[in-house]
Amino acid sequence: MATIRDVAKLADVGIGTVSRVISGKGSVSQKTRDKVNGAMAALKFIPNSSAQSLSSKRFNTIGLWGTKSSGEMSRATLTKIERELQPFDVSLITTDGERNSTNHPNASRLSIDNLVNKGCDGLIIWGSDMPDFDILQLEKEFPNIVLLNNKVDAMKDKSFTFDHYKAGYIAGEYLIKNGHKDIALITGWFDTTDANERHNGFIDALKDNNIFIHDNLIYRGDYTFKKGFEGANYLLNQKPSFTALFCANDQSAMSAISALSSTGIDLPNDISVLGYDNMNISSYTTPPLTTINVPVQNMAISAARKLINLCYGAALEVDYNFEVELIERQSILNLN
Amino acid sequence: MATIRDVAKLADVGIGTVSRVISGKGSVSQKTRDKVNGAMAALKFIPNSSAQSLSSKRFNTIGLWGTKSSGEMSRATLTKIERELQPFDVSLITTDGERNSTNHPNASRLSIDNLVNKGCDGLIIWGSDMPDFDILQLEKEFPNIVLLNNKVDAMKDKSFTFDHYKAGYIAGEYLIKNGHKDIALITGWFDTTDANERHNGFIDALKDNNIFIHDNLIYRGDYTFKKGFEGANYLLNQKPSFTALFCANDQSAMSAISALSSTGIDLPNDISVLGYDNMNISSYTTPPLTTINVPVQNMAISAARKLINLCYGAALEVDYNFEVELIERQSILNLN
DNA sequence: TTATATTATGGAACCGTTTCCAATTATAAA
DNA sequence: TTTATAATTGGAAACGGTTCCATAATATAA
Repeated sequence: MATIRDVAKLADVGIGTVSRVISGKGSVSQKTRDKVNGAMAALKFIPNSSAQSLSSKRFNTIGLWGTKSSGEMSRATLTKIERELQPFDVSLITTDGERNSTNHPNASRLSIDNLVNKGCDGLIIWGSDMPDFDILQLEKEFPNIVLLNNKVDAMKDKSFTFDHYKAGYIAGEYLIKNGHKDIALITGWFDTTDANERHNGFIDALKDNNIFIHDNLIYRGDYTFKKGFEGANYLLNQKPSFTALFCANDQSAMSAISALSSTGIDLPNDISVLGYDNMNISSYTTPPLTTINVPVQNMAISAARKLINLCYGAALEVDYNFEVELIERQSILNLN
Repeated sequence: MATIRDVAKLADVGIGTVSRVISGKGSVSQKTRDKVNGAMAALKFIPNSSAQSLSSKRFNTIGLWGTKSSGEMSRATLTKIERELQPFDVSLITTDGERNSTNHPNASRLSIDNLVNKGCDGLIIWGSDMPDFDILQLEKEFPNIVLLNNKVDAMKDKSFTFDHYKAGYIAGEYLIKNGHKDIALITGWFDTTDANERHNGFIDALKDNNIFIHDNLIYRGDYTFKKGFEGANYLLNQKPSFTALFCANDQSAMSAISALSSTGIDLPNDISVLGYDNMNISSYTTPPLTTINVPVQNMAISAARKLINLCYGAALEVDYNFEVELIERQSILNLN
């Protein structure tokens, strides 16, 4: 491997000069620049990234922290983020972070420290699996962080999320607009603010229209296919029957549809199903799923840009307003 | 940030000693070791990873190269790989690599070089988007590479794949066993050996039973939902009708199902659909999809292990035999 | 007790960059 | 031409580890 000194010697210049042409900072005359570039090409010189990081304290790497339960951490979204980083020659390290638990009250912070110590210039924290307090604490020590699909009030300019309450409300309203009064629910976990807000929004929309969900018709799921399937079967056996089912995400909606169909129920004529997420796949269920489109990818892009601004002093445009939208397909029957 | 010299001073030892307790190599008396550990804790010392890499030439990072079209590069599989690396304190850098094209005849090699120069100890090359020649060339310069879902004969011990021909054959056989004679096809791209082998296996299975697919009943897809949907509609309008449809992956199978159902066709009674991949979601289509389970995740695990062995001289157990399996669900009608 | 092998230790040299400062050269202004 | 200013250049020092060698301390054998 050729080093900067080899290049300097061959080009008959000083190492400082070589460094200057590599980085493009500082002034170098065109003649010298050409000589150096020639030498670099001849030697197939590639700067040693560890040495660069060591002396510049810049890693050209950013970390992404999230846990399995930020399950939408889909490949597609990661790719969006990578695309934003690429022009800056920055790469992405992902981790499968851990959440705090009674056994490991510090797990999330530790798994983050691990990532940071590995050497990254900034951090995207995906989801709300890290307590606000820990986030704030972390930010003090390591300010280059950005929150994706989470919000901390004291960090408004670093939070990229949308109005989960409103999203829930829109969902509720839509069912009512379509004349549904007997409504069932397959929820996700309630361990994040987001999940609670979405739930509250939905319930409030019904409440505002004097509709209340019967306790029997609320099934506690966990966003998985499995629970969606089980949930649908469970709800079918409950006392008050229902005409519409709202699922906390598209995955549970899809498997609920599958469960309902397989018992001979005709969708959407017998039961309407409303999803939440708008996964790629959701246009292709039977019937195609009406759902709430959640702007994760756009949020991811802006979060990445903000982080680039923070870490590398760029001035990329960043968006903070992400609108949720109801995508009408064919899984909801209009009862009116 | 505390350095190794700060620790040495506080513990009143030499820097060599500190380095020895960090790495665990070389001998250090218990008493000294305790002193040093105490000092490290007191100073919250964390070794600087760039400095470590610079002087040891070890990066503790491995790269994953794949292009979009290795589309199954799902988050779940990445997580499996990360899990294998974690115990070795190695992290994963992913790239969205580029394939060669007429405009950029060297694109794949360049995007790999980029990754390698970034500093990684080894490389997983996912999919068959890189020409064999380039792979062999690369291996000469950078031997720590491993192929996932691809095979190069001269690199048997570094190739982790399964018998795509056999997989195709099993699929064909299964349809025949169930009495299907009029068969339609939604293919994927034919730009990889794998895809061709799968296709050939399928066709050969039919041929061996004197069944031939009518040209009109072969639709060229691209593995996407979109093409699956369009393909199904296209095939429906073709002359010879068919009782079974084989799709090159589950995504196209799912959207084909959606297209067929929406025209009032009763699945599987009117038409049977066979998928390929066994995605998580495939149990939850309507009807649940019969498909071929492809052992990507196991392959990924073994590939990661092999790479760890190569890079870090470990001796993890590695598997090379990955069996394909037909998962019977309810999307195929037995005509016998 | 002495000779010998073994374990423990300190620290200089090195890894390959960036950064800074002093020195040189070119350019513009007077 | 002289002086002031700006552009260019070389290279020492620093970044924070690992490695290796010489030396010291300790253990073992004779």
